[in-house]
Amino acid sequence: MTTGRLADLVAASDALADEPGRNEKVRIIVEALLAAGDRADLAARYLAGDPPQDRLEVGWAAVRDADTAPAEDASLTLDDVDAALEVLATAGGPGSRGARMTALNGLLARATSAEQAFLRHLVMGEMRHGASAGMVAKGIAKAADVPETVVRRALMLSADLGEVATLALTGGRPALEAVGLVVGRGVQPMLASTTESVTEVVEELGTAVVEWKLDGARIQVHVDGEDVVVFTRNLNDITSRSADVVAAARALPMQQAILDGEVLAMGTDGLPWAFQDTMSAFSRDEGERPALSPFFFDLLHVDGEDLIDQPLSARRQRLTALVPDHLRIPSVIVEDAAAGEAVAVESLDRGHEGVMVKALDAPYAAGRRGKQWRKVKPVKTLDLVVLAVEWGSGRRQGWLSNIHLGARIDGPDGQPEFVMLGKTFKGMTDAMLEWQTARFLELETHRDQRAVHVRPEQVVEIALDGVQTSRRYPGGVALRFARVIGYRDDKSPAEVDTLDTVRALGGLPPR
DNA sequence: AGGTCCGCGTC
DNA sequence: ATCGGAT
DNA sequence: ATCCGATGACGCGGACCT
Repeated sequence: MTTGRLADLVAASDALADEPGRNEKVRIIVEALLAAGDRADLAARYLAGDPPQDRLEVGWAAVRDADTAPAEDASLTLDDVDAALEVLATAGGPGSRGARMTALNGLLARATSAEQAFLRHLVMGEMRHGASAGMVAKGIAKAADVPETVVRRALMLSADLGEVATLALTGGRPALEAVGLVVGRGVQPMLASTTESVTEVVEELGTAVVEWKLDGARIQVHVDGEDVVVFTRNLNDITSRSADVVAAARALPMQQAILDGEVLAMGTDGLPWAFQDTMSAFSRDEGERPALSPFFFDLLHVDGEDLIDQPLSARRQRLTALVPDHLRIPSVIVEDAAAGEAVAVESLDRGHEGVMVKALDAPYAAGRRGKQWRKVKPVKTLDLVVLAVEWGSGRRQGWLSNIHLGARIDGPDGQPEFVMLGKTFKGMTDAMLEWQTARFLELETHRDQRAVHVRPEQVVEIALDGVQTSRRYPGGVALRFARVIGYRDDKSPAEVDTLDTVRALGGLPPR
């Protein structure tokens, strides 16, 4: 077996970028995997923009500052790249920034200019060649001549694209089918799609589980006797920062389990902390860290028995039998919309984010964002004014894209002034991008490196999930998940929402 | 000792 | 995280 | 139905700068 050459993978990446068709992209990936020799695992992970090293600690600034003349000839192998990334990942302590720059420059010096471009994307973790883990999974299936469903299943359970690539190409279908649920190894968590109303989903499903949606961090907890491992949604191992969760899990009355849940900080008043405060506690090292409370809502395995293929109704029963009420997220089986809406009202009254609505008969579809689970959160709207706009990149190149949003403060002379609350690029169709590019160039006052600044005249209606306190923005608040609903040509800037209105949305006093 | 920038990870 | 576009 | 890319806000720890 030979080790793959970087140049071949780079050629595949360039071909992917040029090729819009998904079938053809998969074909390119198949060739790249087969050309990678015994490092198909690296080829798969690199194409997906996800090298195996934990944290490279190299980002946009390091890539910007790296400046090395390219090599004339291609010589790098995938193993060479892997070794260099290992150096990046293991550098630490004083002087590590310099060591990392040296290693990065050293790698780039051995790369041709095409390879340099590829490596810059790779270390940033974003290939942007129009194919990622999903396409690579299809490619693995095709390269190994195995049904895609078999690859998907192995991928859900092992969550390691490189391992699955190797298994598929060396062991074929039997090797993939041998991948099972293992207590202690992360499983891709099941995801939810978004819906506007509980009623709509309950009417569609007939019978549904409606469950409070808590605003914390997703956790997957693996229990094996005294051994407990805690993973986040992205399967990062946070066991060492999860003493509270570990303690709660150890006290459960079984030997082995895989639990799905959410962790957050709860106040003594029974209300959940603001998300950013939960995250502060969650991210802090041991010491004066506030307590975090786990709440579970699903059970994937218990004492040797896999439950992921069983319907939610069965998993829910097993969970209820195992986990005491105070460690479970409240949920109700409803048969009609009104009962579902009542659960949502109660959840919001208790300070939570909204509800999840789930199909009772659905198995645990690891890694999928299906219609079996929907999240429902209330949407707020504001009328704001555009203060500046940033040029887009990628498919938005040439368009003014990311808009800076302002709320109104009435100045001492009665003239409105505006304070920035955040930015958004979401919710814009291509037609809107086209329109706003022309519109904001008309309103331009000046520009800097980042943005085109405009006269504050264009009103925009914004949807958001809520507000959060901000140290960055001058009004002391920022918008959470802001997206454009549409431009309001019927409103003048003097009519946009005031800073105090926005602050009140977050329960903050006027200022 | 304190402040800033960066990278990363949560949503 | 959310959203729109493309396949 | 899926997949992808464009980019949002926050907070933390660590390296580096003053």
